[in-house]
Formats: sequence, structure tokens, C-alpha cells
Amino acid sequence: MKLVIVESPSKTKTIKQYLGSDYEVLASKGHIRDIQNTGKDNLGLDFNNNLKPIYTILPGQYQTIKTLKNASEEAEDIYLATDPDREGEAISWHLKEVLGLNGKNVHRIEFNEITKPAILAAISSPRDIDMPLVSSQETRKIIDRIIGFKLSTLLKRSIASESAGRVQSVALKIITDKEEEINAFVAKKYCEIEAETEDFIAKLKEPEKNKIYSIEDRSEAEKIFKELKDTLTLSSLNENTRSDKPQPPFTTSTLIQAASNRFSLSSAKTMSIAQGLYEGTEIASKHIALITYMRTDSTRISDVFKSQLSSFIVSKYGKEYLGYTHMQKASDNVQDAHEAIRPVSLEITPDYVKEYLTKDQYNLYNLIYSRTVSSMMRDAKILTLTALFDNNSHTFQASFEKVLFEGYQKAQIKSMDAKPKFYLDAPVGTIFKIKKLSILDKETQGPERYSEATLIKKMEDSGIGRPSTYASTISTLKNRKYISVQKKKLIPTDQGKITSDFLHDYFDMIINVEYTARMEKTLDEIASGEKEEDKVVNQFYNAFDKILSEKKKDIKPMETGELCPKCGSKMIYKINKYGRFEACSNYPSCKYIKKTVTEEEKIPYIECPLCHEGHLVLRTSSKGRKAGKKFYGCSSYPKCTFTISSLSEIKKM
DNA sequence: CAGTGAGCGAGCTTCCGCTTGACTT
Repeated sequence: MKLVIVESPSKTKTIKQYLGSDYEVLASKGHIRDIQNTGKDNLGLDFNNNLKPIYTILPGQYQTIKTLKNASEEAEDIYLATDPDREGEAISWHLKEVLGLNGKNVHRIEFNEITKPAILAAISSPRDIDMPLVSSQETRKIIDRIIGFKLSTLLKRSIASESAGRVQSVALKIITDKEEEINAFVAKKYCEIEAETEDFIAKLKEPEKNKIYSIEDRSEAEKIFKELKDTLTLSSLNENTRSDKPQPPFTTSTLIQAASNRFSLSSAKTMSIAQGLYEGTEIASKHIALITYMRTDSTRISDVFKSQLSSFIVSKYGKEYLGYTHMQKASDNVQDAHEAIRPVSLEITPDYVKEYLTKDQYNLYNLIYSRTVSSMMRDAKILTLTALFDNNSHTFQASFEKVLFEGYQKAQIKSMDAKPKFYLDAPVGTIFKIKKLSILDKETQGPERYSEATLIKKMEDSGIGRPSTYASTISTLKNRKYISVQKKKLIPTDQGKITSDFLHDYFDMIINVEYTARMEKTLDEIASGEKEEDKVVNQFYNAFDKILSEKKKDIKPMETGELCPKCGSKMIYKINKYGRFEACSNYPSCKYIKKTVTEEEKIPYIECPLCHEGHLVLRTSSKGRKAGKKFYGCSSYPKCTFTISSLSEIKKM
């Protein structure tokens, strides 16, 4: 018997089919070990041995390892077929260590598509585990651990924040920077003049310039307005064609963006629906997987699928609709371990599976299906027309568009409200009657806040985070109460702003967009053998530790930006065992404290069952044996003295 | 039993990436 170990359980069945009964195929279900939370600063690093990490089995993985160990003991050959990227290489090495495979016939193989030829080719060209690549993963892990644990501890003590990290703190900074831009933005008022005819709307053009006139001075607009007559005379026509390219197949990031735009789905929801489609569902009493792997950074599709797709396009739409594969230029941080997100089979059309899927599943599948098909179709050809009109020596402008060749748009999901657009077809000199002439009062628009989807795009563009962590990073920011979501937009909370300011003031050299890029470069150098893990790790630790102890001395109380209403001194943030509060910096001369409600105190509104006047609030006892104990009491204390130890007891009453 | 400023510092948590689970009262 031969054993093949992959990462994802949903791959095992298919691979076993291709390899036959000689092979057993099992899954590691991702990583199996993590660095321990023990020792100095809980870092789990051996300070007597070059900061080597001390590993521990992940709590949920004992059963997996037992199964793998049993199978590996009976196998004469073991193929480690984890994903072909840095993390996958590390998983292979951990498997080898944990399963005790030294001395056995261990082969590392890789494939980036689940097809029979690809799997057979992989089996016939095995290699050893790439130890420099494993080292580079371990370095990444250690650096993230040091930054994360050290900064989190400091933040907790300094400003009562819960966490910081190379990725989450940069994501937070992106959000708080945007908020500052918005606060700094001053809207300017301006006017436009608009003429509406039976079929179209034209706007006043700026003299000598090729654009709509933004008139800053309203009296100027009113002066022009008085000079205008009630007709437009067509004075010139300028026709052009442009092509409209289809977009490449989905990656995790682009799928989340499209699902957000089209169906208003959150990133976590999109990922969970996609997971369901990937694992498959019962269709006509058969279990069928609908899409390829959903955590990917690649727009690549397999050669086999490409040829299926081109014949599909030719037979369904005709050969004039067949284009070429639109692939994105692979940027540095694309690891390309998986294909793009695409349907497993073109024969399983959205219409066919509709009755077996939930509404969300259908919507997402339909989106993926049409995006994949259109990605290999011809560009659409669009005819554009810019028309100028004269009105008492003032010029108006209107633009029109007409589709000459539908191209890829034929495979796109049509919006329901798409009305055919008006296209001007009239000779120069034609006179149009103006139905309505108006001055539009407008304001310049400030920058927009990020949504989950646009933040993920920004993260991907900056190389921050990975497809498997985009959604969970946003969840972390929410859980830490650094951000809130209102109308799909991400808004930093006070705590989020304080945290980001703190990190910016003292750790700007680590918490910035470029840091990850520099780290990746070093990791690549470790992977190629140019640099050594131990040296990099020790250098980093020493440098970071030095910065940390220097900055610790510099840390001044954070100012809230407000002044004390009693003495006029600056107000600052302080923390005690209950959390963060705002106090006068002039303590102890001035003892003013601004009452702040901590997040924990924001409990659901429950009316006091005793007096029915107040509501329950969270309190802390300060005297006696129970000092420090939390309990719930009536807000109208001391008038009402109702108390209860937990909210669950109130439900029983 | 009740509206948070001593100072020290125990003992808790915290990072980023891979992947699928699903305690019972």
C-alpha cells in the first residue's frame, strides 16, 4: 500500500479514483502544529538554542494525526502532496516530523490541478522536502509571533487594547488613515447647468475645455442661465469606438468584491457559501462538487479546462465570440498554488442546478460561472458619440453609447433594470426643444470609506494577508472593537483610532504597508539559500527588542484631544483593571475623571424586574471579600437595590 | 455587595496561516 497525504479532505476521493486501489489518500486538514505558548513572554521560542520554535500539536488535530500515523505505518511509500507553496512545504515537513517518517520512503510531490495526467506526472517526479523553503515559512511564523505577542502585551498595558499584528494593525491603519482623509476633506459647492430634452440630457461645457463646466460662483451660473434660450442646436458630432475587455476569472479577493457589489454579501458569508459549493451538494441523488478551491490568489485556469471552455464558447455563442485567456499579470506575492475559482464542469449550468441550491448558493455559482465563461470571450465593441449643441453662444455637451458587438457581455448576468439606451441619430443643425432647464447645486465628494470588499482589494494590492485570512482579519478587527460596520462601510471606533495612533507614534517602522514587502524579500532569500534562518531571526529579535525597550521609555500618556472642564489641562487616557478611562493630566491637583462606559458595560437593555424604573447595568464591587467581582445591578441605585450575578438567571425568572 | 488614579506583577491572552469541526446545559 502507498499513502498520499494532501491538505484538503475534499480532494482525497478524486485523487484516489485516479490512482487506483494501491493507494490510500488522506488529508492533514491544514497545519498540524503551532508554536507553543510557553516560556519567555509566551513566545514558545528556545532562548538557549538560537530562538528555535518549540512546537505543539494543534488541539483539534490529534485524531487526524492518529489516522495518518496508522496509515503511514502500513505504507511502503509515502507521498507528501500538500499544496505547492511555502505553507504547504512546511506542512509536509511537520508531517514528516510528527508521523516519524525518517527512514521511510518519503516523497514530496506537487501538482496544482486535480486531473489524472497532473497527478500521475507528480507521482512519477518526486523530490525531497525543500528545507530552505520550510525555513522561510518558519521565519515568517517566528517574526509574526514576536511582533504579535510583544506588541499585544504592550498595547494591553498601555491603552487597554487587545491585540496588534503585522497584518491586522496595517489593515487597521489603512482604515484610520482613510477616516483622517475624510475628516480633513472640505466640500466645495459648485453648480452645473443642465438641459433636458425629450430623449436625452446635455450639460453646459466649459469654454475652451473639453469637460462639463463646474461653476464655482453661483451668481456666474445665474448670469449664464438668464442668457439661455429654450432650444439646443446640434453643432458637432464626434464618433469613436472603444473596446470593453472581460475580467479574468475570480480569485478570493475579486470574488468577495463582486459578491459584495452585486448581492451585498459580507466577506465571511461569501467565503462560507463558496466553501459549500466547493465541498459539493446532492444533485439528482449524486454528490457533486461545483467549484474549484475558493482560497486562491491566482487567475490561472488549467489547460484541460481552457480547451473545454473554448469549445463550449464556440458551440454556444459561435466562433466569433471566442477570445483569448485574460490572465492578470502575476505580481510578486502571488503564490499560484491553486487555480482561479471556476466551475468544475461547464455542463453543470446554473439553470440546471438552481433547484438544488439555496438562493445565495445559486447567485454565487451563477456569478462564478458567467465570470469564468466570459473571461475567455471576445472584447465587446462599443460605439461612443460626443455631441455638442449651441444655445445662444453657449455650448452644451452630451455623450451616447451603443453596443456594436456584444462579445463577452453576452455571457454576463443581465441586470433586471437594463433599459436600451438612447443613441442620438440626427444631422448637424437639428434643433431640439428643451423641456427643462436647470441649475444643479452640487458639492465635491470626499473620499469614501472602505467596505470589507474594497479593504480586501487594498490588502491584496499591498501584499498584506493571504486568501485564507482576508475575511478572518476583518473579523478580528471587529472582535477587538477596533472597527464597526455601518451601511457596509468600515468605521474605526475610538479604541481603533487610539490603537492605530499609538502604533503609528512608536512602531511606525513595523506597522506599515511596506514592511511585509521587505519581509517577503528576506523570506525569498532564505528560500533560495542566500540567507540563513537563524541569523535573520536572531537579528530581528535583537533589533526589535532594542526598539521595544527604547520606545517603552518614550511612551507618554495618550492625549484625548479634549481639555479638562475643571482646570483646563489636557485630558489623557489611562487604564486600570477595569479598562480604559479619560482623566485630567493634572492629577493629583485635579481629580476630574470623565465617565466612560466600557464596551463590556454596554449590555442589552433589560428593565429592572424589581422597580421597573431603571435597567440593568454591569457593576464591580470594590470592598470586602468580593472586591473585583462583577455583578448586574439596577441603574437607579440607591433608590432600588436589585442585584443579580448573571444575565442568564434573569431569563429563568 | 456599589461609581474606576499606589506599586508590584500572578496569570490570562495575544500573532499569521493552513484546514474542517460542531462538546452539551
